[in-house]
Amino acid sequence: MAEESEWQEKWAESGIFNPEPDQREKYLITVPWPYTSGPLHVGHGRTYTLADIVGRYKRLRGFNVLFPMGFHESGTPIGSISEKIKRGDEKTISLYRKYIAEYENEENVEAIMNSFKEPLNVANYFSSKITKDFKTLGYAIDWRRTFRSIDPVYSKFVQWQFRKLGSMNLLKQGSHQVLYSIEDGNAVGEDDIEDGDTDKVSIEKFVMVLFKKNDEDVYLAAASLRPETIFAVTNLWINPDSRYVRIRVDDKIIITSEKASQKILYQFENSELKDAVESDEILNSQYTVPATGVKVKVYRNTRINPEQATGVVYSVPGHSVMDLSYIDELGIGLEGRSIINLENKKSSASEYLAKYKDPSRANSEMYKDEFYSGVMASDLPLIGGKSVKEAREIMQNELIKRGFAYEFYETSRPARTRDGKPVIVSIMHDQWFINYSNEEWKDKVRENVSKMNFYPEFYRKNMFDVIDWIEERACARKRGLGTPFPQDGKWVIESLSDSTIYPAFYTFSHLINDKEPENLDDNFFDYITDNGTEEVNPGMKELSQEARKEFKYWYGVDQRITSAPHMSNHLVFYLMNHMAMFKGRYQPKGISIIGTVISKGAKISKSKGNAISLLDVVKQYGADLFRLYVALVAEVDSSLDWNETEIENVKSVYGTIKNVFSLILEKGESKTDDYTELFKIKFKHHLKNYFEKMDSFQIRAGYVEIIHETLKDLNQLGNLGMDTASAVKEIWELWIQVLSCAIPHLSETIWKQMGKSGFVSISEIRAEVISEGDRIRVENFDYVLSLSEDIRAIQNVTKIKPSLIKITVGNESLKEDARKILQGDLNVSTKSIIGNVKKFRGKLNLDVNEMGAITQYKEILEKLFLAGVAVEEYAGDGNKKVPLPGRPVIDLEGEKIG
RNA sequence: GCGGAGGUUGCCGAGCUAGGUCAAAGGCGGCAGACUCAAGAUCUGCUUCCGUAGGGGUUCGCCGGUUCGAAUCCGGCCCUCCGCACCA
Repeated sequence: MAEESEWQEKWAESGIFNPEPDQREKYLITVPWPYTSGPLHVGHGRTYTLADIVGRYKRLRGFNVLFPMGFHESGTPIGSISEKIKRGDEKTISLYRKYIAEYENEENVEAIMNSFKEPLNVANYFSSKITKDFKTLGYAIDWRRTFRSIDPVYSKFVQWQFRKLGSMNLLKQGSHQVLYSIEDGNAVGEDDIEDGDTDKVSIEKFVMVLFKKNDEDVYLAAASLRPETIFAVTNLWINPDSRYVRIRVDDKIIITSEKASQKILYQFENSELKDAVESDEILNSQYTVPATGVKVKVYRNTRINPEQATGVVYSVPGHSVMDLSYIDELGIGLEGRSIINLENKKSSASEYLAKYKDPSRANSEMYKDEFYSGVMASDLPLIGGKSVKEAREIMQNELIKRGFAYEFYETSRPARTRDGKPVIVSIMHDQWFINYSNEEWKDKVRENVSKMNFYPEFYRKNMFDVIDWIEERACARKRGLGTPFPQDGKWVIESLSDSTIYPAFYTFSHLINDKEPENLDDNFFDYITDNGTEEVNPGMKELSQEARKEFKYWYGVDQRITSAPHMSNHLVFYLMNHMAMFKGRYQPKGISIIGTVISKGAKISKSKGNAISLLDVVKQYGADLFRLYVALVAEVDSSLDWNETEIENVKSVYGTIKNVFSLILEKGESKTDDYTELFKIKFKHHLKNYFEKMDSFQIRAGYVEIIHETLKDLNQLGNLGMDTASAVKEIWELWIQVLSCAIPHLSETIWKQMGKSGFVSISEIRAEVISEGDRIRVENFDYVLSLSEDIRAIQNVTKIKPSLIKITVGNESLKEDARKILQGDLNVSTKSIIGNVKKFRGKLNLDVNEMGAITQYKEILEKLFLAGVAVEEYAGDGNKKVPLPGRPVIDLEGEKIG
């Protein structure tokens, strides 16, 4: 697209998208900065393109618009990509070979791949390529202000932020459970886990209950999700084929499977592995059920998975179909006891087994039913009569309080890292958190949320819910790229937490990007963000003042355009941190949530391999076409289906626009008649609607109005044999201005060809006024068109090809009568119309001057039906049908056909 | 389960926050006609059923309710999608 890149170069050279503070009202629009682990796909393209369209629209309407962009490079994924490439992981290498090939000639691919063994090279490579992609799409971005989340100057800003959060007592340290790979020696995220993106692994809380061995101070540790069933334990299970060990936890010796011991050691700070224990030794003793004192035996059960939880299970045949079926299978002959009621009846595992046949299915149905609607038997101590939900909580706390149990965490499913290492739950004992549960803080944010703009509106409610729900949030990790945690150098600031108030940095980044990070102390940032201090390093004085001026002018993000998954993480941090850092000033003003992009009806996901490269699309179709597709095909809050048929349609719309303009370039001369005037008025009307729709963020509706409706009018004009080129000539300037937000490249070309100087991209649009006279003209025209539909309907039913269409319109007295009837006054001169007026009350038109309208646009009807048109006013002769206001009598004279 | 969104005529998708002008926009697909040697593209008309005059019948997930009147309001039910945390 040579023409497109030419304009992109001209925009860059002229610096028209690099705004400075001035007298105009400002508009700051931001999007989430992309994570630079690979090329962008069409989903990114949609969000960023919509932001660009909105930015350009605001500029057109006279705002001083800033649209900045940066790159997110902190976090763990880039590091693990490098790690995998270094290790020779084939899946990753082939994926990245494909990515690189999108940008490079074949012979360069290997060298670049090789450089990816260093994480920074991955980040640098993709951030520079994505920058190019954005330029290729024609985005009006101020590139002077770009920065990356791992830039040293930005790190200074983040550290300032965290020192301030610390001084406000919003940080705390505590223990925290994470998914962890022992072999890798670090925490693992969704991306590190095999199938982690499709089959999510979560952390489940178990209770590890200690059953005291009869003759020793040793405990068998059985983990359960259902501590409330402790009163119905009949026995314990171990797997005789597996090895068991003794572990010291605090001052107790507990027994678990050897496979489980690692989990214990990683979850309990004060723990150590002692020695192996023979299963016979376990089986020979009796054990005491805590809280009840009942003695139970341990049985062999090869179905018990030694890797699951502790490898020891307590058996509750009354409430676990699995336990019941094991007991039957092994012929142990223990009776289950029911201690939970469902609908005032004892819940029974054997009934569930009978109903569902499959024990595992029956078990989960029973679990669900009991959890949501079960009530504990009334004779139980402590939890009698309570709901299962409550009882579970109470029992867990009680058992732990009395030293009979520990909390224990397990993965929701067996999980491995992508290279096959086991994933367990580990506890970090000194994890740093941002304490978002502070109610005072939340209240201030809630207040701002109630004032902000949300599109779609229901996300406001959604955000209130998220604010209610958010508690402590881990904000530091021990690996990955990022800013060192200022309070504790062992940690790196977690990558979502380092990207909360970063849009503020755009306001002055171009002034400090090349400065020595050491000079950017806390005073500096406090000063420029207008945060209370007036003291700055004397050497930085001038710079600080300038930066402060930019911040004060620009800040307060007017619109953040992003996607729904950010609601419960990034966006809530974004709002909370802005409130904490800027004392209620410079707060975000608007959030718009863009729907997802799907492909041929299916969700796009990395694992399916159906991600569509944005670069490929732009190479194939060009920037304007992609932009028009985004604007026109789906409303911003619904999902956008990327498919070839639709883009062909958009292509033809684009072609039509192009043709219309090449036509007026050739021969459009300004001349005005009734019809060009009418077209102009209609266009003004579309323009007004376009403004309204764009202002309420209905981008598609806005462009449908200004493109499809205008083309429709034009088409209509053409069908009536009118000179369309002259009509367009009347409105072309306004039209190209609004089109330029969606298709800026073509628009610039046309702007220039039409002899305009400067760029349409930075032009301002003048508002057009629609007068009363204009309104009546359009009304008359629409009336005649609707009349033509009635004529067509009659023609279809009667099969008469008319040579003469006789129209009899109602007179003043009929109109007066109709008005009276509609008001309920039946005392009128022509009583015969009462029935029809009531019947057709929705279809009458009392305002239009029918005779005038038909006379004015008579030739339209003549052209449409190739017939003569005669119009007369109703004379009052009782024999004929009587017209109603807006519903004249139509008689067709002519040949019957068909 | 909790929270959110949604179920519209062959398909996609408006409308439903202010109930009547909604048989319900627009696009796609289908049919017919014009143009063409022909196809394609383009244009015109039709595309729920009935009807020799602009009309009538039956429709907007299902069942009820409010109302003179409901796709639109209320209640219940069924189904689909999304989020439920330390991950970008």
